[in-house]
Amino acid sequence: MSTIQPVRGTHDLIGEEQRRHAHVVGTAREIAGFYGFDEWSTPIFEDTRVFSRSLGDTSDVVSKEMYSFSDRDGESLTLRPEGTAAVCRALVTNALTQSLPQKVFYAGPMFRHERPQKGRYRQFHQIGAELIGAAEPLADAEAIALGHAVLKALGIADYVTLELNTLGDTQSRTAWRQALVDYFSAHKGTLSEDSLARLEKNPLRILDSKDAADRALVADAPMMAEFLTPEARAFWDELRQKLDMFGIAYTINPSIVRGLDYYNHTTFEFVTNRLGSQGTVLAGGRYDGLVKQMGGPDIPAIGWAAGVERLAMLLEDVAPAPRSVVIVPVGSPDEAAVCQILQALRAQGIRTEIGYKGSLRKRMERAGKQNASHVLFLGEEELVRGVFRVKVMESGEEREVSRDALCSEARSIFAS
RNA sequence: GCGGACGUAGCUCAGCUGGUAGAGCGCCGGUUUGUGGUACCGGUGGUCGCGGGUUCGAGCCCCGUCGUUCGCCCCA
Repeated sequence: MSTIQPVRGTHDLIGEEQRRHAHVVGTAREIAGFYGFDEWSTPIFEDTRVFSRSLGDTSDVVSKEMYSFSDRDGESLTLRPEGTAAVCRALVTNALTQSLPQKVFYAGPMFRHERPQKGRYRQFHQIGAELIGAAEPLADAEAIALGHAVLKALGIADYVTLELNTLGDTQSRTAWRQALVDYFSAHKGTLSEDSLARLEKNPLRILDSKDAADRALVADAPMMAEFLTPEARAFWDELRQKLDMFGIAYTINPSIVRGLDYYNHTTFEFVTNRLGSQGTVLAGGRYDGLVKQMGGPDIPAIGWAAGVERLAMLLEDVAPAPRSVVIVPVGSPDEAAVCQILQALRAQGIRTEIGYKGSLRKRMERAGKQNASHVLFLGEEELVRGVFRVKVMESGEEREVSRDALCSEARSIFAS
């Protein structure tokens, strides 16, 4: 019988990989707390409309890349492809539109039916932050500062750069978009095939093209800055001031446009060159139109998300596997005494294990293999005297410790 | 969804112009149940990703398929 393989694009997190993930999520959670963000957990599947509405039904993302299925009642459900839409849904459902702003942190699995690549899986994990209900540039700066702080705490801020752009308000954006369409339409002959399609579907994305000829064209394309309304310009200026005040460095990259129409004003990406073509590590923007688009009131918001897999790959120092104190009986010590000491150590917060079988030699071998910090010998003879031998595995050094000491001050005994 | 590369033991790999699988490491056991890492001895290990085809004969050649990987598309 053949073994069953994991579903394409899914993988198991075990050992060091699990520790890397846990470290990313734990760190982000802690830093988000410093910024006053509370964690929300929303379901990993939703009514399909939560996502189709936020993304727009025409987007081929919806038809091609979502994990959608009918449940037994014929209702269309979707494994969440991202966090923002679900958070907006939860905001409305829980009537939190009445108590703004809401500062939300989330972490968990997401699902997209894509061709897997490095750091890009079908079930993957994201952390994210949403600051909902604040229209001021200070909010954008705070959200970005949080993202930066997370990367810094993970020790990867040094080789990640913040790229920043503005899409302006609706009016600015509409005018710019039209100018881009006009410009690129006049150069249809030199546009790549992909970009010709983008010209119809999403002209802004031509700015992101990797095609050499496209990039040459893009260099002379109309710039957003020329189309900013006075209000949008003021917002953009203030955002950069605030980032300066927060001490966060950035470079302006006019080609960061994000994919979807509900974005406005701020867009940003933290980018690294260490992950091949999948260089974006944490990205977000302002999405003032989204909550309304999902059937809620007109509420401004800004947020970002980051892929845990990619962050985990970038970590340089990984937490070592935890080490145990291993109890090794010698001879045939009283079993009740053995169990009692096991529990006494665990009750004091010491990671304590006991092997289940084997000769003394075998048990020592296993203790070594599992990288035990100490071995606690429970010798038949010593037990009678109320005494145990503790061996420090690294040095091999041994000493005698009384049962009373073990039961009351185990932490200091095993501190070294 | 599209294109390139790759799939031999748990891992890293070898396997000649086609003649029906090998090493190292690991794993398990042993060197008297009072001491691990070293050493020695022994053992477990593979439908060569899967299915078809060519052939007297396929790990090797051909086709398909699944998976991995690099890139494209997309990126919420």
